[in-house]
Amino acid sequence: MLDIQFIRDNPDLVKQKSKEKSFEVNIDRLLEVDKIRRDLMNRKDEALRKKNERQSSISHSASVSPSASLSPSASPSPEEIDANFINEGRDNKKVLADIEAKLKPIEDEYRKLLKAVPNMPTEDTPVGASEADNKVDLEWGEKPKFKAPKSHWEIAETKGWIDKERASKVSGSRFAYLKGDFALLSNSLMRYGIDVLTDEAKLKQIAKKANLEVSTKPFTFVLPPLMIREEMFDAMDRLEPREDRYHIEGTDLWLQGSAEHVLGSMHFDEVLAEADLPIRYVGLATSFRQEAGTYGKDTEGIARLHQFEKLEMESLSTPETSLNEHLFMIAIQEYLMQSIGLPYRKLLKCTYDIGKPNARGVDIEVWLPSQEKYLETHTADYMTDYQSRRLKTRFKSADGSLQLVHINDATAFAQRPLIGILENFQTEDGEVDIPEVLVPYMGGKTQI
RNA sequence: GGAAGGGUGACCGAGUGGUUGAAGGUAGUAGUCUUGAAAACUGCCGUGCCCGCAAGGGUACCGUGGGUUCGAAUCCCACCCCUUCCGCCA
Repeated sequence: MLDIQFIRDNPDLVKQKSKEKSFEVNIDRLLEVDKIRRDLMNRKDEALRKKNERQSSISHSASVSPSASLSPSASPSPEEIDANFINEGRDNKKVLADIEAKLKPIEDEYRKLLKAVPNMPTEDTPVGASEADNKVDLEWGEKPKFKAPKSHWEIAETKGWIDKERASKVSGSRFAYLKGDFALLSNSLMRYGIDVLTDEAKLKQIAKKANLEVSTKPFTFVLPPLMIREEMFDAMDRLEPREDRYHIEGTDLWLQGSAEHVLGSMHFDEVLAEADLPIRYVGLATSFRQEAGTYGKDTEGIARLHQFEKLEMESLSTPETSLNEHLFMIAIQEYLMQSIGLPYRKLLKCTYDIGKPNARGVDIEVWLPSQEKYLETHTADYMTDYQSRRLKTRFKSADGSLQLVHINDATAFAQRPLIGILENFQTEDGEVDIPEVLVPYMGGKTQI
C-alpha cells in the first residue's frame, strides 16, 4: 500500500505512474473520499471531546465527594448524578452514532481505493505497454551449438525422468512426476543454492565482484509453512488475482505461491531492532499456482506446472540499504547462473511488467537451444515499503524513530533452470553432462 | 476431535466499571559516579489518525467485531488466535 500523504502531495505523479503500470486507479475519488473521511473524523473527535470533558468532570467530582473520600474507589450512584447530565450524555451518544454510521462506508471505500494504487516505479524502470518493452540489460555466456538440439521434454521422455501422463491421471493437467536422476538433480540444485546463500565468504566474494557496499550477512535457511492465512496473503498484496491461487475449502487458508509470501509476512506487526537488519532468509518451498488464463501455453515439459519447488531469497532492511539489497540479490542470481554455466540474459522489466507492489523488477532468462529463445528462470523484486506498510513491519532506528522496513525478494532457483541444464548440457548421444559445481551434490556423477 | 487456560506497550508482567495511555520490571536512551568499563543512582522513553510551518494540540487504541452504560482494558455476546493436557497421526 502506498502512503496516503504521498498521494495527497503528488496526485498527478501517482496518476501518471499508475497509468504507466497499466493500473486503473481513481485518484480524484480517493482524494475526495480522503477529505470526507478527515472531515468526519474531526467531527467525531469533537463529539468525543465533549464526552471526555463530561466524564472527567463527573469522575473528578466523585473522587472529591465526601462519600468517596471514605472509600476512594466508590462510584457515584445513579441518584447522585443529575438527570440533565445523563440526558446530555444520551444526546451526544446519538450524535456520535450518526457520525460513525456515515464514516463506516467512507472508510471502506477509502481503503479499497487506496489499496488499488500500485507502487511507484523507479526512475530507471523503462516505461512500457507489454513484455516486449522490457529492456535487455546484459547477455551472458556462450550459446552452445548443436546439430539437432532436443527439447528438455524430449530428453526427459527418453530418460523416463518426467511422467506427466500418470500425473494427469492422478492429479490432472499441469502436474508431473519427476523421477530418478532428474529428481535428484532438482534436489542438488536447491542444495547448491542453499550452500551459496548461507556461506558468508562466498557472499563477500559476490558483493566484491559486483562492487556493492552491502552487508555480507548470510541468509538463514528456512522451511516455511506452505499455507497462509488470507489476511497475511492480502497484506503481502499477493492474494489477487485469487483465480491463480488455491484456497483450502472450509478454512481461512490458501496455498502459498512462492516462499516470498510466507517469508515476507513472517514479521507481521513487529518492531525490529535496526541492529538486526538486514534480516535475510532463503526459503525452500513447494509453490502452488493455478496458472489461470494460461491454457495452451507451455504445455510441454515442466515449464509451467501447478506445483514446483522453489528456493527464494527474502530480505528485510532499512530504506537506505534496500536498493543495494535488491542489487545484491541480482548479483547472487547471476553468480548462481554463471557458476553453473548457463547462458542467460538479464532484463530490466518495464512498468507494465514489474507488478503492482514493485518499484523495480529484474528478470533472468535462460537460453533454450531447442527453441532458440529465452525462458524466465529468476525474478528480483524491489518493493520499498509497499508491503511493509500493510504488514506493519517496522524497525526502531538508532535515533529512536519508527520506520517501515523495506522488503525485497528474489528467486534463487526454481525448477526451470533444470530445463536450461538439460538443454544446454545435452550431448550428441542423448546424455546430459552435470555442471561441475553440481557434481558433488550428484554423488560424484558427471553425466546422467 | 475432547477438556482447560489465556491474548495488555520492543519484551516480561500488574490491573475486574469512574482523571488508566495504562503499575512494576527488562531492554533502549541521556546523564551522575569512574582512568575506562561494569555496577549503582537519576531523567527520558507506546503507536495510529486528525489539526498545525513549527512548538504543540486533539483523538483513538489493552486479540477482532458488536452490545450494555452518563462512563468499559475491566461487564455481556459472537468470532479469531495462542498455550497446555488427553485422543489420533507423520
